[in-house]
Amino acid sequence: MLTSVTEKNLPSRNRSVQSEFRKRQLIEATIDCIDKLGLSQTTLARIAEHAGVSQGVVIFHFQSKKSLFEQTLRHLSHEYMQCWIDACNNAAEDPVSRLCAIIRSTFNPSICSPKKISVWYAFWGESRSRPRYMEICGAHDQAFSGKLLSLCTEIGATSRSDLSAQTAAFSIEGMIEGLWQNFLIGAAGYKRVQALAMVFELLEVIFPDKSHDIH
Amino acid sequence: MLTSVTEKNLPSRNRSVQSEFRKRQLIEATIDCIDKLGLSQTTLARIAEHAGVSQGVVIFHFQSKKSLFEQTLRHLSHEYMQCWIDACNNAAEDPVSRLCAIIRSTFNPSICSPKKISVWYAFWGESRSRPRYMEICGAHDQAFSGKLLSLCTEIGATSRSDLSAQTAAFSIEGMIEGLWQNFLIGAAGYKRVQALAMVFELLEVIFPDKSHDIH
DNA sequence: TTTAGTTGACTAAACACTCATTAAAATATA
DNA sequence: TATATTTTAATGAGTGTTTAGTCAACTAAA
Repeated sequence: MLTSVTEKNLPSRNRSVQSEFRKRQLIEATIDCIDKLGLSQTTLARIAEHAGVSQGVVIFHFQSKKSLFEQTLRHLSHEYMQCWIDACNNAAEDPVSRLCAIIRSTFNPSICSPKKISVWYAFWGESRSRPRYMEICGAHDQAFSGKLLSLCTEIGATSRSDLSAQTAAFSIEGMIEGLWQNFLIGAAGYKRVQALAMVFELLEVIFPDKSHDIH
Repeated sequence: MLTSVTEKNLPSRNRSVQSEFRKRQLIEATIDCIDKLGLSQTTLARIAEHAGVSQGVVIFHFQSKKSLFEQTLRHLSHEYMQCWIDACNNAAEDPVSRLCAIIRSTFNPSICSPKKISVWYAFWGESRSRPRYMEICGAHDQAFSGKLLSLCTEIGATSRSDLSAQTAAFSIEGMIEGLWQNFLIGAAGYKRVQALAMVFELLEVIFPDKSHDIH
């Protein structure tokens, strides 16, 4: 009886694979719970229930609620970072293509969904009281800002842009964040395409002589 | 003994003034607690302790924790709205002056402090699970976006801007939000001036022939 | 046989909210 | 004006519930 449940839920009889799978499953349940209930109503019992396992498993794999939350944030942060780094590496080598690829990646459904954004905001809202949260996403944030700035600097060097590279980078990053926030309110899926189009429209104004390269 | 405490804390012996003062004091204590402890660690006991009153007073004035939190968010929302509406009304009548005044107001220390931003994020992070939160700041948000859009439309009509009014408005709003988020990480006060300068720099690129009016 | 993983009942602490009680301001009465 | 009564504000100990984390017992992989 219990065996059948285990066989249904777990993809493998291999111990380390099993363990990784459970951890991931619990992190995803945590994300779902924070989205649906908010950080303050997210309890270990509810996470366990949502994942379809007993309460004890959560503590067994993560030792404490604090640690589970930190690893959940780390997961989100890593997922986001991986997404834009991959996009950048897969793009053509010129800075305009890379910048466009990165921007496009930030509107990828796996990153930019109301659920994920809601969880990001929840963690940001507690980051002042939990410096660890700040540390975890601070590193990612710096890497992202730094990449945008270096690309804008590169593009600016061969462009007649009226904007400093710093301001250009901040404008782009800011607009992405602003559009993200809108996803928290508005729902519809087609909005992602609209949002992307608006960032590209801004990009054409920032780097007017590169407008034919923006795609 | 108790009399002296009462006389120290309350500004008036008038009942309705007294009551309003307490409510405001408790809302401010709530903001401080959410900032310092996060939403999930903010309890009625801690709010009361921070305000220097007993736990019972909080329930007496607000009936429930839920209601206290909603009124706290309403207070923040109202304060923000009042700030940009006043700025707009006090500015010269032309749309460029008004847009600049509104932008400047969003970097007002009373609005744009790490404490306030931290609390905003905390509420946004729970807004999906509490539709009431969404309602409370949704109305404000729409008013703000709407005002930016109408000003950008007005300016665009007499300007050779390459950007649609919608995208211009989103760019400005997005950049403000992005810079706000940076205040959560970075601390220094001088950054507010820098941030403002960057938005104005963007504004000059969006409306190039209005650049001499931007101040 | 040992070890990793899982269970669910259990515990101590923390929680939102109640309530009997007191103090003082507002109002009614003499 | 002086005094009695009602209403509003505040207290803090108490209540039932919820919570994170423990633990002894059990299952299955190594």
